[in-house]
Amino acid sequence: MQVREYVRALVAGDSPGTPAPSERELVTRFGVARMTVRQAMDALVVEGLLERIPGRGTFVARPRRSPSTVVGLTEEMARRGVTVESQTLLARREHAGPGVARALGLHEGDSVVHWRRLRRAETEPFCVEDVYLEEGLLPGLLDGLLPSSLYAQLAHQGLRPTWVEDAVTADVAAGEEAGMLGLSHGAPVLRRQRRALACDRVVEVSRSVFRADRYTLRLQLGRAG
Amino acid sequence: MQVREYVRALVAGDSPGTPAPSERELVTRFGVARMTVRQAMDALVVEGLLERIPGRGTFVARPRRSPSTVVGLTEEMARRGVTVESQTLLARREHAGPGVARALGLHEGDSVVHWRRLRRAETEPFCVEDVYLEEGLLPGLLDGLLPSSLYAQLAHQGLRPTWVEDAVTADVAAGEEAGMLGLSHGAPVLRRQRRALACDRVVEVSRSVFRADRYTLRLQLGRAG
DNA sequence: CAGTGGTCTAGACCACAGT
DNA sequence: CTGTGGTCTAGACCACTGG
Repeated sequence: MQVREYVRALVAGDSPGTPAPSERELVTRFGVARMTVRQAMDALVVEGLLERIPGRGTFVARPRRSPSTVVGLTEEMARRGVTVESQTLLARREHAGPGVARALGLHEGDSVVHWRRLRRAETEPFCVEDVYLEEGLLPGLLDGLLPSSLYAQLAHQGLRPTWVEDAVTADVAAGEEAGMLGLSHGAPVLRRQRRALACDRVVEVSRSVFRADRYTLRLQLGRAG
Repeated sequence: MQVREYVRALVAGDSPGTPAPSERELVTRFGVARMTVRQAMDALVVEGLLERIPGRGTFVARPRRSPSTVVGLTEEMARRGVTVESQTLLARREHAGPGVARALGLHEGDSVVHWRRLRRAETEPFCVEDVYLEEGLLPGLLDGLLPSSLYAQLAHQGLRPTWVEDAVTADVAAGEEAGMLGLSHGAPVLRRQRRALACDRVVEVSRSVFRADRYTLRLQLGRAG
C-alpha cells in the first residue's frame, strides 16, 4: 500500500509516457523485496494508471476509453452541463401488475411504490418517468420526503445501481403523456424500460418516455482501453 | 501456464461453488513455489473463472454478468434467433460531407465508400443502414464482392470493431425510407448514428433507421460481475 | 553493455474459517 | 487446532531494450 500510494502520488498529473520509478529503484528506496514492489505496481497497471513495457520500463498510461457507466438521469444530464429538475406527479403504494412484479422479482398484487415524475431540463419538460420500487426500499418517500435524485438517494443507502438492463424503442406520444410533455399527439418519443440492480438485488424498475427533440441517448460500448 | 491450464481443465464444467485444489496442494503436485501457483490462479481469478475466499479456499465462481458487447446487426439478431438478410441498395464512391468527414477523421470532400443496405428479418424489412467507410478499407466492395456481414468482413482483416459510440433518437418515417421500410409517413422509427473503432482507427461511420415495431434496442450496462 | 520488466524459488508470518 | 488464502523476503535467471 505504501509503495502503491507513493507511486500514485509521484506520477499524479504526469502526462502519458512519463517514466515511473523502476522496480529496483523502489526496492532500494523502500527496503522491500521486489515481489512486493511488483504487487504494488500490478495494482496500478490493472487500474490503468501505469503501463509496463518489457525491456524499457514502466510508464504513465494514456487514459483508457471507458464504456458508458450506470448513472441516473440527473447525473447523466449534469455531465452534459444540464440541470434536471423533477416534479413529482404521483407517489403512492400500488399493487404490482404482472410486468412490474416479474421485473422486481415479486408476486403479482404485491405492494410496491409507484413514483411518477415530470423531469425538466432548464425548465423545459423533456421526460416523464414512472419508477416502481420495492416497498420499504426508500422509507419516507411516501411521507413527502422526496429526493431530487433517486440514484443519489439509493447510493446513500449503499444501493447505488451498478447494473442496468434497458429496452429502448421509438413511439409516438399518446394520451396524457403528450400533454405533460407539451407535445401534440403523434410527435416522436423515445421510450425506455429499465431494470436496475445493486448488490444483486433489483432496486428499480422504470418506464421513461422522452421527447425525441430534447433527448438523445448516447452510448459508448466496448472494453476499456 | 501449465498449472493454470491444469486447473482450468480440472474445473471445466463444474458448478459454481465447487472447490478448486488448494494452493499448497498444487505446490506439491507440480513441485513449484507457491508464488508461482498464485500467479497461475490469479490469472483465472481476474478471468472470472475462480473466486477466492480467505480462510476457506478457492472455488469456481458463478458466471459474471457481462455488459453489452460491440456487435454488428447480423450477430446481434442472430443471438435473438433471427436471421438477417441484406439487400444492397447502393455501393459507390462519394465525396465525404462535413459530418461523415469529421466522424471518419478525414477532410470534407475526401473520397469515401457509401454502402446502403435494406436489412430484413425473416424476409420482413426492418432497417435501412447507410455505412461510410474509409476508401480502401474493404477492397473489392465496389466491384460487387459484397459481404453479408460488415463486421465479419472487418474481423477477417483484423479490424473487428471493439469500441462504438452511438447516438440513438426517435423520429417518424419520412421520405423514401418510409417506402423502403413499408411504413406510412409519420410511423415511428428509431435512428442510430454509430462510430466504430478498431485498433484505435475509425473503421465505420453509419446511420441506421429501424422500424420501431420490429426492433427494440436492448442494452446491458455495468461492470462485469 | 547495463538496465528493464517477466518469472521463479523456498521458505516465512499473518488473519481467518471451520471443527 | 488445522488448513486456507494474503502477504512478504532475498535472492535468482531470462528476454528484451537502448546506447
